[in-house]
This record gives sequence, structure tokens and C-alpha cells, in this order.
Amino acid sequence: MSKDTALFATVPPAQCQACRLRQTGAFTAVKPKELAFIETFRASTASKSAGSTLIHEQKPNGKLFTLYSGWAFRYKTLSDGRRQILNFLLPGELIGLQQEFADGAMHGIEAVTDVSLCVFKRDGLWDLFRHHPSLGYDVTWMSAREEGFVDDNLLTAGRRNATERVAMLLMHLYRRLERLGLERTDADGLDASVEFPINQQHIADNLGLSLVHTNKTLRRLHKLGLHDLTDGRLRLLNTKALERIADYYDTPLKRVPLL
Amino acid sequence: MSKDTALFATVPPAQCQACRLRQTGAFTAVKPKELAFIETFRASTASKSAGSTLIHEQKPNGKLFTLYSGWAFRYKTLSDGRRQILNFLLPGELIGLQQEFADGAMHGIEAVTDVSLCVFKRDGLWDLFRHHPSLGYDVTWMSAREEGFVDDNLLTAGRRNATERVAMLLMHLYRRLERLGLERTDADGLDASVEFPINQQHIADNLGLSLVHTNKTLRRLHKLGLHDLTDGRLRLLNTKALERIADYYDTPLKRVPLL
DNA sequence: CGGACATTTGACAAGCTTCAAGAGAAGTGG
DNA sequence: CCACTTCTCTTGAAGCTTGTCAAATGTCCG
Repeated sequence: MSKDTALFATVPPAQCQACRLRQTGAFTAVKPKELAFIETFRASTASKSAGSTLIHEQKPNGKLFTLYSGWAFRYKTLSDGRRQILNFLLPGELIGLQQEFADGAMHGIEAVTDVSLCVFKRDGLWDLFRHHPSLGYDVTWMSAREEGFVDDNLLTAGRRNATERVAMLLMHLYRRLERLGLERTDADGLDASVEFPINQQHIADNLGLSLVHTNKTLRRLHKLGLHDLTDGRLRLLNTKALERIADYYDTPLKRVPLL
Repeated sequence: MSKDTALFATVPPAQCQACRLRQTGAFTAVKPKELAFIETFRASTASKSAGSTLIHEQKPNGKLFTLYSGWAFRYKTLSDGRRQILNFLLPGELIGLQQEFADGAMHGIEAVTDVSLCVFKRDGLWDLFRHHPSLGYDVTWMSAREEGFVDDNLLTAGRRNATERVAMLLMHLYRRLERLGLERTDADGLDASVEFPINQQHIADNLGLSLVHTNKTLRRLHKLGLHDLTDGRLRLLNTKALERIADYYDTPLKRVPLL
């Protein structure tokens, strides 16, 4: 049942200073005092297995996490069961912020793989803003960044056709994984790939397509030699073509905050 | 050319205390000290005419505004011109926050009607977080709230059909306008309506539909007696039916922050 | 009155969804 | 260890929703 992705095989260390995420170079540096605060702000760590619900769509629990390892996703469903995946969550991302301010606009969060989490103190967010404004600024930054992902995805669902949507998703996720240092090269040093634990139903639900059409579109791109997706690993075989199809070009990677 | 919506006919007053938005009851109260800070944070006011670009999609200017009167929208376009409206902006909403943190993920902002704005000091946002953490918290709140709108819209574009999309849009915008106190009742006291300055192209671009299909869908809902949209005013004639179609039900209105 | 723009309608084409069914992989229990 | 179930991926066929093309109407404004 549980798919261990070995993204960062372990559970978060007791000391934030030893955090493997902070060593990737993908995140902004924080001052020692702030790091110390984050460590006290963190109430505990937790592990959840693949497929489990981290936040229930109907009854949110008000908890705030950082995803330390594994994949998850945010979603909303209509009452007849149609589901839309809003965005995928990768290591380093803050989970549950929207709930703090929930206007009733609810969403659920589900683990794709086994995940480990840093769980923050309930109701501690205000303390964070008050005592460490720079961290408050970072939280806003993270929130705005996530909104940017949803913006992109809305453009995709609203205005791209099926082929463009799939190309977009492959590029987008590959880039995010790459910047986390999760790209791996095999023995002969030729073939770079990333772990890719989502199934076609996840892809369909993210892109606003049916499962069948998603499958056929993936198949087409594969036959064109643009990508390969086997054994839970994704390889991009023609990045330029994918970028052109998706009308999505790489942006210089920039460090982002991490709580 | 310019459509004056008379939402709040005037330009923002010199004193934030006299702000007509704050008197609507739609926004959270702020302490006098914070209000004073907001007043100093505001560098100027500005007016722009309908159709003008407030923030250019390609070259953002880093400015931060609050929309005081009128309608605007955020959008992204593909290189071949396909446009997606991400969300509509109504009085009281903060504009330009994402730019502060822009990861390259750009979007433009365009005025639908004549608008008036409170323009904040460039680079003053950090001061706000540092000296008034509660306002920083509010900014995050506003950001999360806007993300909630985009989330809803993504569910709409990804998983609702044309009829459901249109019903959703009508309900959603009506509710937002209503909570701002912008609903008006005509002479005989029977007919409530709101100003509705967007055209069918805006609706199509927001919902991810073609112009023609949007027209046909609107027509169908109108013939069913669910709504009426004439002379730039929207009346909902069968709210229950629209809610059912859209699978969208009212949430208790909650005060939100205002900068 | 002419020109620009928004709305409306019909006809046709295309893209995507739904239905149906089979193949392969993986886990379960007798 | 093998039958059995379950889940994911795959493919074909048919139908419906939505997009595209084209053109007419109406309105506003100079």
C-alpha cells in the first residue's frame, strides 16, 4: 500500500539546523534566532502513509505543517464527486495556511506517497508575525508563491488544450523537483529522471481532463518521444519541444522561504 | 469610452478614517494607530480609466494598490493571445502583492471600469510587517483569501460544464457585490440588482469558454428565468436554482481586512 | 450617417467524455 | 503456490459538449 518515495528517506531531524531541505540550496537562509524560533514553533513531527488525508475537505483541523518529505496535493470536490486537484505539494511547502483565514472556501489535502511533516503549534502563527516579522513576511511570500502555481494551473485548465496541458504539467513538476535536487542520473550518466509517484487519475484531476483522454494524450507524447514515464520515474526526452507545446519557459530559479 | 460605475463615485478621501469602504461593515476594524500608519503608507491616490492597464503582464512595476472604486481583473495570456482571467477585483482588494514575490510567474491587471486607487509606497511593505505585525497578518489573510477565489475558479474551469460555470460566476460575483453593500433596489422596492460592467468576452475569458458558447449559455439561463442582465445590471431571479446548478452555496459573510 | 464594438444565431467541425472491455501488475488468502 | 481480487493502464467506438466560422442585428458615438 505505502509507496515510499525516498525523496528524503527520513523523518525531520530534531534540530532544524540539521534539516536536509535547508541544505539543498533551494531555500533562503534564515538568521540563527529565527531558526531557533521555528524550532520552538514546531510542535512535533508526524508521518502519514500514502493515500491518507492530511486535511479533510469538510472539517479542517486548523493545523499548520511543512511537508518535509513525499508528495501531497490540495483538492476540491463537487458534491457529485468530480474532483479538481488545485496543486501538488512537494517538500518544503507550507500546508494549511489558507485554513487560518478560511472564508468557508474549503479544500482537502491528501498524501500521494508516504509523507513526513513538521507540525506547527496551533494558534502560533500570530506569535510568529508578532515576534519575527521577517518570518511573517516569508509566510506571505510562500502564500503568494502558491497562488502563483494555482494561477498557472488556472490558465492551463481554462485555455490550454489536452496536449498543452500534459506538456505543461510534465515541465512544471520536473522543474520543481529539479530545483529541490531530486533529479537523479543513472549509472551510465546519460539519463536524468525524477521520481514521479502520481498516477493518471491524479494527472487528469489536476488538468481538468477525463482519465481516458489523459491516457491517450500521454501516450501520444510518449510516442513522439517527448517523455518517458515508467516505474514511477519521469524522464524528459525533448525539453525544448515540451516547452514549445506548453508555451512555458523556464524562469531563473530563485530561493524561496522555508518554515 | 469610460464607464463610470458610481460604485463609490468619488476618489478616496484624504483621511483613511473617512474611507467609505470602511463604513460598509464588510471589513475588519483596525486600531487608530494602524489606521494612521496605513495613511502614511499610502503614497498617493490615482484614477485610471476603463480599459487601462494597471499592471503590465510583461513588465510589472512593483507597485502596490488598494482598489477603492470600480472593477478590475487579473489575467494571464498565452503567447498566441489566448487569455485567462484569473479573478475579478472589487473595491477593497489589494493589488500587486504577488509581484513583490514574483517568481517570474507574471500576470497583468486591467481596469474594467474607471477605477480609483490608493497607491502605497514602493518598498514600504517590509516596514509594514516590521512595525505593524497585525497588518502583516492581514496582508497574508488577504493573500490567502484571493487564493481561495482562484481555487474556486480552478474548480470551475476544470470540472464544471458551461452551464454550471456561468451559474457559478453569477452567484459568486453577486455575493461579493452584495457584501460590499452594492445591491440596489428599484423604486417599487421589488427588484434588487447590482452593477455588472463586464461583457461576455470577460465572462468567457474568466470561465475558460469561447465567446459564442458563453453567449448561448447565458441566453439559456435567461430564457429559463434564472437571471436578467440588461443595461449593465444583474438581477438574480432564481437564486436557489442557480445555487443548485453551480453546486455553490452561500457561506456566512465574514469581515475581511482592508489596507 | 459611418465605424467600432457587443450581442446574437445557425451550421458545422473538432475535441473531449463516456462506455466498454481487455491486459498487466500487485496483493491476499486458501 | 496458485486462484482471485483489485488497481492501473490501455484501446476502440460512439456521442455530446464546446469551439470555430460566418453573418446579422443593435447600440453608441463622433
